[in-house]
Amino acid sequence: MRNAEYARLLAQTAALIEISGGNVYRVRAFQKAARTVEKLPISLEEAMNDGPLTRLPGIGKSIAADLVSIRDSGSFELYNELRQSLPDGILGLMQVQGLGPKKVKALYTHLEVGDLASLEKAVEDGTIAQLPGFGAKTQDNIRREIARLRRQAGRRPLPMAIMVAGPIVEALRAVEAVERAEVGGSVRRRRETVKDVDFVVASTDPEAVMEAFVNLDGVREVIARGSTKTSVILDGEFQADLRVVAPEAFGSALHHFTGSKEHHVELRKRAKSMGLKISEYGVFKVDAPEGTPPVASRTEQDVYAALGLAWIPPEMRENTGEIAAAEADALPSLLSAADIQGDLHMHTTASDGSHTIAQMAEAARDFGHKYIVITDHSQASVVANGLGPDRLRQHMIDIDAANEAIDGIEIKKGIEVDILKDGSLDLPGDLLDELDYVVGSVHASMKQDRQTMTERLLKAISSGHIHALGHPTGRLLGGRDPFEFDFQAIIQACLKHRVALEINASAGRMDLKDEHARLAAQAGVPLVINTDSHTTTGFAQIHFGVGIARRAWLEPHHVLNTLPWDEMMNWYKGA
DNA sequence: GCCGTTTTCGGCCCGACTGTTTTCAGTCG
Repeated sequence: MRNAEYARLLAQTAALIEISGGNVYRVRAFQKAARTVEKLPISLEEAMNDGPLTRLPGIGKSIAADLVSIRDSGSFELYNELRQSLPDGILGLMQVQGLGPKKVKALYTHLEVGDLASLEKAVEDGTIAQLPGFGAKTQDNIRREIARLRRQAGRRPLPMAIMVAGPIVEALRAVEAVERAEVGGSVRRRRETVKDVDFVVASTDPEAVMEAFVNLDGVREVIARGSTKTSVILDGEFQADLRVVAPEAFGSALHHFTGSKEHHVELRKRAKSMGLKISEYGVFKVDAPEGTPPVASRTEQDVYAALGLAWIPPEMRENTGEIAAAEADALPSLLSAADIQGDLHMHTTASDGSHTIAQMAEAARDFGHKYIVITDHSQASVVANGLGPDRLRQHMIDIDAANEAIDGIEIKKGIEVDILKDGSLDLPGDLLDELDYVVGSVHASMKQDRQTMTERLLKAISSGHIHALGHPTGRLLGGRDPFEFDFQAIIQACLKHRVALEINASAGRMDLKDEHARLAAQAGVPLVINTDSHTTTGFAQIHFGVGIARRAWLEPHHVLNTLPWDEMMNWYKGA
């Protein structure tokens, strides 16, 4: 069973306990355990074999036993009891914005509303407005939210959110009353999926900012409007929250609205032990009289310094050890996009790209790259017009010619060779060895079982003919699930055979995930960050890959293509 | 339910907004 399945059961248990009115801290415990399991980079079942699960944060004796029970029977006692006492569809009600556990419970006990369909019927009948604690407005809001849920639900890929957020933050900066405006939230942390977009603004005239905000292009509907906080729905169904604070509180506000929740919970515990408390308005002494100015608030650096910590980059704020690292002054010097010297994975009109070798090379050079590798598809990718040996030979000549003709960038010969069903490569080894750089990728038969897929990848990695494993898990963001394999075994093989793992930065993939990249780097396997560009505009997507790398705590030395070409090749030679 | 160089018991982050209330509960992030 996948980790996501275990996590789902724990998270559902949390929601069911909440609805049945159980202890809120018990709820939180299940939520935290669910997060831990979800973020675990290796399979939970492997972790069980390696030792007691209680070593994982937020998992104690009781939940560890529940997880074993899930493995053995697919479920556990508490979960079964809760499911029997409540209708199946009740968890769906919690998806409706504005409905929490208390309201869901009331709907169920008084109106026998147990799923979205019956909720909708109750709304149309007008019976909801009669319930104590409910009214006409609540009923209207529920009707609107059901409709919105139907149109669009859940988290969506980061690149979509960035496209929506960028123009809005620019528009805010152009507003007269705005001194500073930044995007916060999970967009700033570069989480791979995003539910809503947060904007933080410094201004001495909040009312003017709110007025400008609700009238911006792209703002479709106002959900809530106050003097410091306004929530709207943007085109594309993203919810956006705007917070406006005084300029002297901008740092603490930006920090607050960047999150993550888990990072803040840890920081606040720490603050408490120091006699301090943290809010969006600053870090305050607990025993100071009302109205005393904060100890820190102007910048994020000030906020962290007040807690005895170095400034922590947003991408690391997930409570995965960054606070201890900041305390010990042992934070990594994270990679940035400027460190990337070349792109090792891209396509041209020879296979399924839109531009020629020369066009891609010039665009890459203008983007700032020192070298690129042209890696078109191999013959097995028929729909992508993949290259067989004869066409590849001609392609090699064309690449050399382009390299001669174009100044300011080195153009290297490569291929993205298919790793076939049985783990063999789609082109002869001696031909591959004539190339400068070979990316090996899985493009078909992705539904193989874990064991078969693992053996398939191991065979390719140990072939001696590939330099990097391309888009290692095959997932498409919001589309195709990653395929399953033994990641630890792959790491060990990459280490042994000197194969790098790719962080594929293209907006639709973002593959590897940050947890995996971090694990690989810790084991000593180098990463490469590539865009897999199919057009001249693709190179800018490197930023998405760099975001993943930063979330994985990677420094420049973890990433091969931060090196000049010759130095990079030295690693492959074992030098 | 989890956790612990102040603790194995007693804590567990903090504040804004809405809607339904006549001072606050519920929800959200």
